[in-house]
Amino acid sequence: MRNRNYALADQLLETLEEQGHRDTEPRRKVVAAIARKNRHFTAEELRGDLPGIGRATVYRSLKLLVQAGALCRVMLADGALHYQLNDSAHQGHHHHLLCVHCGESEDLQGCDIEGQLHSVAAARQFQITGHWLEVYGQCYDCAESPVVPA
Amino acid sequence: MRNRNYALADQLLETLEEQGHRDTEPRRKVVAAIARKNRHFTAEELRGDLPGIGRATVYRSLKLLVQAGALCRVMLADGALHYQLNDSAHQGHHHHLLCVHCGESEDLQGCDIEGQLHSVAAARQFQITGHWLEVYGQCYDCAESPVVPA
DNA sequence: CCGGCCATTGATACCGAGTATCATTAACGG
DNA sequence: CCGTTAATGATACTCGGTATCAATGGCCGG
Repeated sequence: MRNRNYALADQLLETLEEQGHRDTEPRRKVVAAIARKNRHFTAEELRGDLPGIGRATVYRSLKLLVQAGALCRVMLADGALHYQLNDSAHQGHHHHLLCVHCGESEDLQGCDIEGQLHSVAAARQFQITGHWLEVYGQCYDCAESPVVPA
Repeated sequence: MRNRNYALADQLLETLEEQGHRDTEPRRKVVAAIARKNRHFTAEELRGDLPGIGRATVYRSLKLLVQAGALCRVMLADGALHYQLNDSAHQGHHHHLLCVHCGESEDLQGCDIEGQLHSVAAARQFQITGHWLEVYGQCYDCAESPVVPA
């Protein structure tokens, strides 16, 4: 775990260096904090984990990592924007199945939405260049054992 | 045109009254300004059209109209949230084809995304309750006559 | 190993899109 | 016409993010 996180942090840092960004102390701390997250998180949550680091630095790092494809932005059902690590298998374009109960998200590939959109759009001579999709619902675990209110 | 806008404004007001909301002067001005828009707009743009009206009132009216289904929220490719009048034919759930050049948006129904999502999700025992989709691209007009940079 | 260039930092202020509060006002039903 | 109650608008606050800019410190070339 520790090791995996260290490795992940190093990998993130390396990704940034490949894009021509410097290896700085604050940046190391930011990626280390991100590597420790096992769920999507908000910018402010992350900032809470990094008391010594300036607000702007945290936001700048997030932006760089999103641009580099290492993080993706996830829109929750309530409109809150979260960030989530892309595991290396899902770096490309993909969507999320977001559980509105436990907050877990599963990656969704193998979904032919693009093809379908293109055919619908072709009929209107509209050229699709991109799209944004989030899917909300209940994951298996939450459907099986719903949270009993106190 | 004038007439259509007046009629539209009245219709919006009526929708609000049906929901049990009062017919007030500020509210009339807000819906009139919305009826004058022929494109999606931001809350602040709308507020710019309504100098005498309080900020909170504008936002409250927007919220009520979204709840009533008369307006929908549209997420642009750059992440900006806009509001758009639902014409009466498209009150229900639908998506948008957004032109990133001219900003026009076409409504998109007749698209079987739900069905497809359900089958993909069923394989993972995930119960879908909702989704959010925006499609970005170039409309016919913009593809035909691209804006020539100076 | 050192010096300098320039990316980066962090403090601060600002912005956009809302929401909370609350005293005042005005709609509308009886 | 009057009382109830919804609505208003001023103000302050939140949250997520960007602009500015002087100070710092990585890193590259000599």
